[in-house]
Amino acid sequence: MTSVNDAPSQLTGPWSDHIAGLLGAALKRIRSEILAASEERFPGLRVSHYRLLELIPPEGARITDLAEVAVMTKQGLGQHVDYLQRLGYVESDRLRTDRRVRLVRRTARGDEAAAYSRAAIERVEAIWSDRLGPARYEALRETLRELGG
Amino acid sequence: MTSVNDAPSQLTGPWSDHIAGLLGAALKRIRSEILAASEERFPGLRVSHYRLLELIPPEGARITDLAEVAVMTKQGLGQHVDYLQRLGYVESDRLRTDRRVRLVRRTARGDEAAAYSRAAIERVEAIWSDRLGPARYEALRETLRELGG
DNA sequence: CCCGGAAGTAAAGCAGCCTTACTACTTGGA
DNA sequence: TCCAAGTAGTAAGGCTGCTTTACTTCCGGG
Repeated sequence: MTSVNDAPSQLTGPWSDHIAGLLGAALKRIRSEILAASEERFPGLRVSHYRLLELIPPEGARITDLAEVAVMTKQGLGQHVDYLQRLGYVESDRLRTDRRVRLVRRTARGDEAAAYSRAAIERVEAIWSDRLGPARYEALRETLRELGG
Repeated sequence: MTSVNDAPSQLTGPWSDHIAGLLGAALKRIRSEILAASEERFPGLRVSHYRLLELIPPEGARITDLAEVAVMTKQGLGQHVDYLQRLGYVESDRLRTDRRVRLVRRTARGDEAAAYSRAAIERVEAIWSDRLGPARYEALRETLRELGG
């Protein structure tokens, strides 16, 4: 669905002073907030796992669909699912109507984790909104949204 | 100099619709622009290499200092330097005054590559500035700068 | 019943880091 | 002058988070 090889690279540290650096720094702030209490509360989860957990709808989803939404290969996504299942954050069963399909669902623990990461992000948003004022913060979001479209 | 473990995770694909996703999408745009003609013009270079090349001042720099600026370990940075040296984008010599120190400099080819990536980023900035208008684009930059501070 | 395509898995590989454990070299004293 | 302590860098190995290639299993249409 998406181009080959938009993969790796960290882009974490400062990148001179262009926007790349500014955007990266903002992103890093969010990652840090999620990671802060993560290991203690949800052992084994890394940022990518929270992201995946958030992508799983309450009714569950198939690997293939999740892979498309997450913009990665089925194999890569399958690895994450296996890992999360081992740790008890998701569970999965083959569909009775089509036994090729594995329906992946969050467990209760997975729900908690998803809620946790969402809350962490909202915490950062609150801080930013407070610092800039709601109007400017909303303007930032709107601007970024336009750049994406 | 920086906290342990702000390392991995892609954060590349969409992250529901919060800012994390918006910021990530913008960053991805920049990476794509750099990568677009990269393999053809500067074989072997990936985004992280362009970033490193830009960090090297004209007079050269030591591994240790580069590592600090890039917010990574000396070993990690050293690997990049070795790689770039093998491909001819940088060169290095031990200092005569302190032979522990390896001074890393860009070659002419390395200068070209750094200029190329800078131009790619400026191209994206131009597109964005055009789409939003200069005032709003500058507001975006200013806002992001404030969030970082 | 067979064949093509879809869902998923297995194996291996690579980028981009990190940690731990060095070696080589310099510098500041006793 | 010599040595201990500290600094610059290297070596080896590990791990995440992906990828590609090559299957297997299973469904559905003819």
